[in-house]
Amino acid sequence: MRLIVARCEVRYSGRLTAVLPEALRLLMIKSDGSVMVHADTGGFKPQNWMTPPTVIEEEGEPPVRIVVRKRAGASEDRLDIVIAEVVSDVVHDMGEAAALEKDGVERDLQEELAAAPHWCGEGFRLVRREWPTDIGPVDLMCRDADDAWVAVEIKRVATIDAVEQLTRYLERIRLDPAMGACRGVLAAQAIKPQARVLAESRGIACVEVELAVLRGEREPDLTLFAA
Amino acid sequence: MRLIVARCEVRYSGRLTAVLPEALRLLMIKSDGSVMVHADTGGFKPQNWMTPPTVIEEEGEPPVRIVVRKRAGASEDRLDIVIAEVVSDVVHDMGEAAALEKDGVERDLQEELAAAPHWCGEGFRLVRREWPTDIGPVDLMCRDADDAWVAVEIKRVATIDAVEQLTRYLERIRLDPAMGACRGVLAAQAIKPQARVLAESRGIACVEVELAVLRGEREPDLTLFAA
DNA sequence: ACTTAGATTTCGCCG
DNA sequence: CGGCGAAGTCTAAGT
Repeated sequence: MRLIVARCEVRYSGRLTAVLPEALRLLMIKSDGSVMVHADTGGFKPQNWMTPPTVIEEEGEPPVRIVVRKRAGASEDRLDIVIAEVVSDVVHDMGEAAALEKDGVERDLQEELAAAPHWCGEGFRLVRREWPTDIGPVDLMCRDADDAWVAVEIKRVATIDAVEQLTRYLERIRLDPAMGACRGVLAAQAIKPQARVLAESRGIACVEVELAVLRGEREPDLTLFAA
Repeated sequence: MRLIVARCEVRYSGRLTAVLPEALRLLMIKSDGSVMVHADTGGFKPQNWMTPPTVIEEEGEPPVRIVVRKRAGASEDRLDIVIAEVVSDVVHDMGEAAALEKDGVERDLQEELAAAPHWCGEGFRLVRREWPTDIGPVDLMCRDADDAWVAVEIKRVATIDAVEQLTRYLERIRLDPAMGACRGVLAAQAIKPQARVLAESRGIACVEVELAVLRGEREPDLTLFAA
């Protein structure tokens, strides 16, 4: 990884055009070809960047200009860095860093709900995870206490888009006469108010679940008030 | 901006939990409180991070542990960095860097189409930008050559979601008896094939536009074949 | 190669 | 401060 602190001006052209006036910034060049231009503020996001694969050209010693190119379909993405002053320019060999291990993403929520579908509705039994339709798989297909079909869509945060998605699935599923009465349930750690309104207006039930509760790490909030 | 190159292990807990095993990485600490953990690969995205506002605690000299905290609603986001070896630790004062000036985003497309709505359909005249409905504003509301209402949704890249969004708007708009026959037009720099199919199956017209053409920087491709 | 859906999405605007 | 829509979204997975 190469870290250059320099006074520079940056121009991007590609999907849009953008200009950064001359200022002191960090240029981060990773060994995979990524190039990022960071200011000292602005949080997480670089002011400008290019994702791999890239071709990097450099002029001067110390560098006075760095051009990063990328083939993107018919046109070209191009990052043009003009350097007025180099304050620091160092290279660190970092080797391979192990990947991030995450826990708590949607997939984990789906696993827990598949193992205990009663959290989605009383008496629910799992028929199949990733039930296929011709426009994509439904997260869970269950039968309820009356043996009726229920399609469950799982999100970490459910927005109006999740309701649209489940609605599309239900349209397809109900084309099968045997499943013409299939219900829908939206299960999520958090459900946005407008998503809830739209869902209920379409007869789709909403259930908020907590991963920690599903895992039995603690009792439902209900117990906080039980004493 | 502080740049630390160090062998370290990182644990995040908050919206989810995540672990990074010990390896050589770059720790970037911005003066606005942002903290990012970058590996030498993986492109644009840090392996782990925390956005401002944060509280940063540090132990040891050189540092052996850095804890970054954030209040996020009821619970706490926490980034725990345990440092085994510091290879480099430097601070650069970068002052204020000017913001990025972008051109070519959806907003720009909307401005051009508002100024020349005939690109959306023959004889179109603009009635209002950001026409309000109870579920959000429609990009453009126009009248066509026959004085009929037309709602225009503008995207840079139109996917199936754009069709759903315009469909929701049309549902609401048509509740008004005076606009019961309001048509829909999807205008975008690029329209995905599946979005086009869904749109046309719902009677929504599709128009692909080019920003450069709208600005008159060059003639439509048509002229390429006119000679 | 293209499309779809997730993300600790982040970011910005507007109420 | 919360909700919603855009993003050069990026990225991984499936087809």
